[in-house]
Amino acid sequence: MATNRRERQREATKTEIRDAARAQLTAGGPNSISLRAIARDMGLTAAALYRYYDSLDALVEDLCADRYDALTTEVLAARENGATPLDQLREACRAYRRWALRNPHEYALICGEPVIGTVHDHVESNPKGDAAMRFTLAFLEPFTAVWHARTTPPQPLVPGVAEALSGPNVETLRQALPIEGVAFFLIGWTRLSGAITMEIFGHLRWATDDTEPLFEQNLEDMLRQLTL
Amino acid sequence: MATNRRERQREATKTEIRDAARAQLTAGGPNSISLRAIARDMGLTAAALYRYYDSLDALVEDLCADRYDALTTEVLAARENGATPLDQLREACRAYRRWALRNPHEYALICGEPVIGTVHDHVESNPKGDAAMRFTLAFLEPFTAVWHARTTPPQPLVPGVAEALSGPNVETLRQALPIEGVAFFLIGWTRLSGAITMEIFGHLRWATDDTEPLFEQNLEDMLRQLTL
DNA sequence: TGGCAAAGTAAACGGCGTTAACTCTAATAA
DNA sequence: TTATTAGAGTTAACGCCGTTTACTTTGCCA
Repeated sequence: MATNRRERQREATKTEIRDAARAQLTAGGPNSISLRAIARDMGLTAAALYRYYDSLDALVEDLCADRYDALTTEVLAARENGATPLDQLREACRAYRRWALRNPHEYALICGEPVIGTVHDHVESNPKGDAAMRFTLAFLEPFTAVWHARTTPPQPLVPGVAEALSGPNVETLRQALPIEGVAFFLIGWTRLSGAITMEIFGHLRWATDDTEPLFEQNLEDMLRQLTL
Repeated sequence: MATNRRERQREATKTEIRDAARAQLTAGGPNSISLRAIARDMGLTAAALYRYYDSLDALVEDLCADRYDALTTEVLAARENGATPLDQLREACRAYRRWALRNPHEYALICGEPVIGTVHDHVESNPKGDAAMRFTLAFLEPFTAVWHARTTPPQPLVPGVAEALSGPNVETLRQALPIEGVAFFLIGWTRLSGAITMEIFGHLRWATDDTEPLFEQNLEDMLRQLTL
């Protein structure tokens, strides 16, 4: 390749920028990431960074997808620690929480406020959304195995759920699970993410300092309900 | 009172500041609240606002507590729409979600990233934390009634939960509920808040646009598990 | 070897939170 | 009633910030 060396250089610089941004994120949270500070750390001008990213927002979004993937990698690795699918699922959930506790600011970046009506035309590439989906799917395989080992039929669905879960992106789930399983999976994912988010964001600190037993209780309740 | 008139003026100005801040919050989210813009809207100088708030952060924190209380008021009102305690609890949960959907940016302010090790010495007054606790307790009364109507004994707790739930602030809960009830209440609250937060922050949009049925399913599952 | 695209710089614009020194005004104390 | 004084507000500045424009340097390729 002719341009290969050039492009490798470019990619290396981009990585250096992301690393500098990550250092600021770890130190002071998402809002304290600053282009000028990154440039200062790297020994160049703020304007130079615009050769690599269109804006601060674009850089932050890239960083967000990057961190999402780091989390996904760790969750996938934790699955190996379980002998049965149920254990794999439990270990994946615990790894998720541990990562969030270890990297609270990165978790805040991942989980915090898009909020807006950013309808995001699904045509354009959406690296953050893709990373979010990859992460969610890291739980799907063991969940599916546990689900199919259920002994009793699931509770009937509330009217409207089946119709709501018919979008193009749930196809991956529908291939692996019946509609009741898809609903359970999404609700469970909401429950897991919600529990961790509440904990990281400090919304449980008024009640207790030692939040781990409560998480374990929550997790076991969830898994018991899943296995019936 | 001699100083009464002065102080009423002062309080009125503070309210006007909060209202201006709230308008910016509604329009562009927590990060777009700006002292200079508030001053511009009110027809005075940014420096003048420092007569009323020590910093932008202090203003935002006050606004946050204020919005928390607005949410609490609405949840308390919704309880009246239920005949039985179970219905009251359901209506309270639905009102919580409706408020969040109607005021997503205000919800982001309430629920978003404190995250940091802001250990918050519990001596100093903490209006936001107090408001958060008042909100949580808005669900306690109907929950307690439903809990006491249970027919079967609760699942045994994971080891360590009882010890973790012994802080000073859980006293209010302990007076109304046995330890298993306290755990269930906190986990349920986590589950409810988590579900709403995930929905508002857009973390379910990859799966479906119509998230209401999923929430209803989640809620009914929760209430069924509570009533056994 | 000349040209050309990429990388980087300098300087400016407007916006931000915050501070310090000042004026004015209205309630209070003599 | 008048002098004092505390509070409200202004002006001007400081040092950050993201972003843009016009410029210079650098190193690859034909």
